[in-house]
Amino acid sequence: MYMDLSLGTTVEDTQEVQEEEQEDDLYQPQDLQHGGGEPSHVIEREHMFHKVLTPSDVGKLNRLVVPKQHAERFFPAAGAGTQLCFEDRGGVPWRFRYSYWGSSQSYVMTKGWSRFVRAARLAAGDTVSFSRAAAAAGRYFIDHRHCQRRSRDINFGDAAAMPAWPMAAGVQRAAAGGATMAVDTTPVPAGHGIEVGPTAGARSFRLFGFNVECSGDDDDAAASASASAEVEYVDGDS
Amino acid sequence: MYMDLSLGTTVEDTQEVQEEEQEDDLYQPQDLQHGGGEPSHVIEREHMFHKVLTPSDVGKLNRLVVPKQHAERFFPAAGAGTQLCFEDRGGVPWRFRYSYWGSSQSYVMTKGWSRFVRAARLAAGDTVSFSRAAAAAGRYFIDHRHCQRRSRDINFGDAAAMPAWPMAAGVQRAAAGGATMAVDTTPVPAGHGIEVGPTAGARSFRLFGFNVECSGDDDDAAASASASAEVEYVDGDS
DNA sequence: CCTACCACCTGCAAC
DNA sequence: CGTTGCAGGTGGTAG
Repeated sequence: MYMDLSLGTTVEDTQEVQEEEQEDDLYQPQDLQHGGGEPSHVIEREHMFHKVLTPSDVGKLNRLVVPKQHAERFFPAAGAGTQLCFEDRGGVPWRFRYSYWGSSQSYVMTKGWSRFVRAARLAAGDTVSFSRAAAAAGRYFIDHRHCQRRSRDINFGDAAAMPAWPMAAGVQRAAAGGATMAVDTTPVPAGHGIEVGPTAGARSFRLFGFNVECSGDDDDAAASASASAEVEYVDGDS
Repeated sequence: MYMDLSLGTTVEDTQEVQEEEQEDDLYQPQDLQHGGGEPSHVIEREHMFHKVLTPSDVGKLNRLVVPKQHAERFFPAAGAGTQLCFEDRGGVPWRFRYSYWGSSQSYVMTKGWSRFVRAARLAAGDTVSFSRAAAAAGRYFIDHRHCQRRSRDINFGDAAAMPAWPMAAGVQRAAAGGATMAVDTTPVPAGHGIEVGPTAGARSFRLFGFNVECSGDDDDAAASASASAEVEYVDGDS
């Protein structure tokens, strides 16, 4: 079972509520830690912000626009082609080039972003959330959630298992102010198969007209125990 | 003589402030003389070339393709994102980024062009002509003429008042050869109304389903003394 | 070839 | 209502 995590909110600093209804559902790693000294599943995290992805964020532009308010608040040291590293729920590090586009006066994640989009099979309407370690400045995490209605997906098993993104309607009042919370990341059963990192080379390929994506970083991994891969039909549309 | 308020330049100037290509801009917004020392309508000009605009030239591509032979003859110093300034018939300066697109092997005016298209309400089939001061190298002028048949336009008076294009058929011979000629720029009568510059901000607005465009830079200004605006119905098509 | 990436550009809606 | 954030583009370049 999963539990919530209050990804909460959004913009405002009104941190009056946090949902502490989370039980400590400790996420079992089956997996190795790539990034820091601690297993990523037990790190106390502070939610920074999240964003519902636009078509452009997941499209051919290969970039994520980071809302300026959040960018300037949480990544103040940017501006000159910084590289930021985010650990996903499996502890896999993802490095994104983070920069400022002066012409449009906006902050973006560019290099590396499209790989994450593909590996996590993100689509418009999905949500990514960014958090950071409460104890270690500069240690960042990224998580994502697929939106409920996705067309033309063939998923093995995860449709039933896919939880609702914990930040639905009522949660919006909560959080952004820096509440510390433990984040559970939809535990992946041990021994589910091979866990591959983002740097393991091409982890997606075509097979009989299907795109086969080896994923070690998202909730579907739990469901793809037989092959540690997820198969999604691609018909040329986005 | 008429007064050119040229309210403008605030928007464009601020947009370009952060660009490194910004050179010192001697041009004073509230001034009468934008480019040089003489009123633009009495400058001796040498016609360079003209072009009948294609749908792409006035569409969302926001660029004007400059025919290569004219580009290489008259703007030989281009290629590296030059900025060229053209004064229109009202003396208003228009700055276009001029560059070479290697992918299509063509010369184009990009940045700034779409603003001119909108302000002059150019459509496919209309003609723009480029000329330069006979005495001062590097001082350029732009003029335009609407074609006869324009659909779905409601113009107040300018259909009858539209003068013949000074460089019609027969002039084309002289043009290519570099003949010098004096071009009258249909001086705007004093007190005709407000003359606005290209950068005066939003000079078009919607009123009762019509797009109303205040124009101070084209022939309609002379004819629209009653309102110094032109109304054109927009039905969602382009 | 193609794809990603980089640094620009613009219209428009929302504030 | 003028400013601006940003969604959605572009050409150029590297590989």
